[in-house]
Amino acid sequence: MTINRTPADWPADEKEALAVQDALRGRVVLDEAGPPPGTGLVTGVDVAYDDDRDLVAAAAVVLDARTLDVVEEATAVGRVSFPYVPGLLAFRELPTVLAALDSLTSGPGLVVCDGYGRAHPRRFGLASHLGVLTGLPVIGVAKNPFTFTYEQPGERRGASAPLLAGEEEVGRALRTRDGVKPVFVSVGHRVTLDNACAHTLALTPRYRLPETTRHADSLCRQALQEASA
DNA sequence: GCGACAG
DNA sequence: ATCTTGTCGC
Repeated sequence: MTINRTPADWPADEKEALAVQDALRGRVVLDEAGPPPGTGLVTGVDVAYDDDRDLVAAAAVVLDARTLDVVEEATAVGRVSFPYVPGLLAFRELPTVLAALDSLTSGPGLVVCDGYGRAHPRRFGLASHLGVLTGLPVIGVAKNPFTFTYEQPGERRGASAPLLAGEEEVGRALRTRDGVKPVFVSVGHRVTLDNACAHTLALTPRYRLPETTRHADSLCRQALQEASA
């Protein structure tokens, strides 16, 4: 585990945060397919908060993409560096996530985060931002459609429908379990949308949410508990 | 202007 | 995100 501090150059308010997104948005790479599903490593990242104690805990859990066995875990604890503002989630989550990723000994491979990448008001969500800062292939798998619209995909696992910002497909509503609410997949960095969906299906043999997310979620909550006590 | 709004 | 246990069902 590591203790992190908010970077000195981190934006202090919403206006600065918007300027950062504007400056970095052009660095997103969208024309690489990304690693093939089921091979190499896949890393899930997630964050938990204790706003009262001003604490944030992040976890990074590395899985073998073929077996979905846990290969390595890392956590980091820090101070909350930004309020929750829809569209600016990255500034709240990334400092601690980056600290957790830094303390991994293995390369993360593909990174899966909670939330969005291209499906974002300025096409630069959490997953895009993490990708640009690390250079790693990143995808976003969210539990809610945010402000976007979609038609219900077919009832069977694997069915999908475009996630739309007006006419533009910014992601996909993907059914990972028969008859269960879809998840919302979008591209972060260096992965195509088709491949991001294939990865998401490879990571959901049993539950609605990816194994990466499930592991990271429980680990960051645990780290937060231990940090409070 | 008001409401909605990833985590 | 977070407040929060057991319980019904496949």
